[in-house]
Amino acid sequence: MTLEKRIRGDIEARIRSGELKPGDRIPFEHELTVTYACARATVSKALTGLARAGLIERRRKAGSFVAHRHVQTAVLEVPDLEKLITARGETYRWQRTHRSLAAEPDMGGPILRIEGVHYCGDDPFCLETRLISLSSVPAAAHETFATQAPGGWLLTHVPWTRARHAISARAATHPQARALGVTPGTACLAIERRTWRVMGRIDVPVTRVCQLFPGDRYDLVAEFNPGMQVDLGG
Amino acid sequence: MTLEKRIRGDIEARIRSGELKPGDRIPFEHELTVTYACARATVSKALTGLARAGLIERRRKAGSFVAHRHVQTAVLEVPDLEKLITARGETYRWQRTHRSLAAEPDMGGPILRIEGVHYCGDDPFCLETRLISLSSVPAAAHETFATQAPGGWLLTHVPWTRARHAISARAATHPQARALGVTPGTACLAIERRTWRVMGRIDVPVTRVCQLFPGDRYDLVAEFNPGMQVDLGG
DNA sequence: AAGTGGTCTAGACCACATA
DNA sequence: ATGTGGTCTAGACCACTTC
Repeated sequence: MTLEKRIRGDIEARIRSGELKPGDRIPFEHELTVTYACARATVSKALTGLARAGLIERRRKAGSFVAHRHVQTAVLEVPDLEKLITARGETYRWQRTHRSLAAEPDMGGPILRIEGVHYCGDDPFCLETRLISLSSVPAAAHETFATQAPGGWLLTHVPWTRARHAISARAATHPQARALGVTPGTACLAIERRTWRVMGRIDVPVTRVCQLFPGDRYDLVAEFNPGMQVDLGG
Repeated sequence: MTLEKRIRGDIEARIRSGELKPGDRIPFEHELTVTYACARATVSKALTGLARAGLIERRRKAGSFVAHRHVQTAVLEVPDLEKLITARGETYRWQRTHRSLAAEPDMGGPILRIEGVHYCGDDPFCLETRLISLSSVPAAAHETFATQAPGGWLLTHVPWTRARHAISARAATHPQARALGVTPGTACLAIERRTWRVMGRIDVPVTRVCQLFPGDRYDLVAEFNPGMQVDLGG
C-alpha cells in the first residue's frame, strides 16, 4: 500500500460514507501534506487520480470539491467471441456463409463482404455481417475467412484504430432468423461497430461489422466501479 | 501543450502510425529524459498515462512495450434520460403509473416499487420499473415520484455507488407494449442497472432499475478512442 | 548483479481564478 | 493581489525482474 493510494483511499472512503457530500471542499493540497507529512507531489498525484475517476473536481484558487453528479457509466468490453465462448467451456466454431467483393461508397472504396455465423457448441450464437475496406487492408483480399472469423484476423493485421459502437434491439428478419435458428421477429441485440484507422488528421474506414445476437442467448454485462475498475460478464 | 502531453502524443502517434508495432520496446525512461531534455518524473507521468489508456505495458527491468491486444472497449454513458431528451430539443415528461411498498429479499429488505413512463414529446420513450431499498434510502419513502423520476432524485440523495449493468434485447409483453404504445412482441432494448452502496467491506443494495426502450426509438452509441476519450450519441 | 520502473522528496515557477 | 492547482526539476531509495 503506497502512500498515494492511502491518501486516495481515505478521501474516497469519506466521500462514499457520506461524511463528505457533493459540493464539500476537500482539504487543500498543502493541508494534506501536513496531515500525511509528505510532499505535495504525492498529495497531488492522489487528488489527480480521484479527479480522473470523477469523484472530485478541482478548481484553481478555489480548491478541490466532491463532484456533484455521478455520471452513470458502463464500460463494456467486447472481446473476441471465441474467447468469450471458450472461457465458458463451450466449443467455438465459425461458419462462413457468404463472401463477395463489392463497392461501398460509405467505406471509401472497394470492400470485402463476409457473412457467417458464430456457434456456441451446436447452437448458432451470433450472425455477423462484415465489410472490410480493401484499400485500408489489402491483405484481406487473400483471406477466405472460411474457417477463421474476420474479427480475430483483423486484430492481428490492423494497427490502432478508432471505433464507434451502436447497440440496439431489432426483430430478426426471416433470413436472419433462419441463420440463427429462431423464429422470425425474435428480439435480437444488434451491435454495430465501425472502425477507422487514424492516419494523421484523416480517419480511414477499416471495417464495419454488425453482430446480431438472439435476445435470449446474450446479455452484455458490465460491472462499474467509480475507480475505473472493470469486470466483464457475458 | 504541456511537455508531458507532447511526449505522450509523440509516442501515441508512433504507435498509431504503425512505426511501433505490438511488442516493440519503447525507449527507456532515462533515454527519453535525454531526448526531451527533461526530468524523469515527467517522462514517467507520460508513460503512466499511456499504460493507463492501455496503449503500452510496462515491466520492471525489461522496459515499456507496445501493448499486444487491442481490447475493443465501448464506453457507454447513460445520463439522465431527461438531459438526453432535452438536449435534443424535445420536451421531457415523466408519468408515474404505479407506486407500492413491498419486500424483496434480493434487495435485502423493504423496498419502494415505482413504475412509470418517460415521454419524449408526446411519445412514450422508455418504460421504467424501479426498486428502491428503503433501508438504504429511507428518505425515499416520503417521495411520491409522481412528477419527478426516481433516477434524478436518487442522484442527489445517495452517495457514491457501485453499479452493474446488463444490456439485452427482449420482446415487449402485452402490458409493456400497451404502456409504450407499440405492438406486443416489438423488439426492445432492456437496460438493467443494479446499484450498491459501498459500506466498508460490504455492499448494500440501493436501487435496481429496468428500462425498456422500443428498439426503433433508441440506439446506444459510443465513440471510443484508445486514449480514453469518450463521445456520446444516442 | 545490474538496471528497470515505482514511488517519494523538497523545492520551484507559472497561469489563472477568486476574493 | 493572493493563493490555488498545474507542471516541472534533480535528485533519492526501493522492489522487483530479468540478465
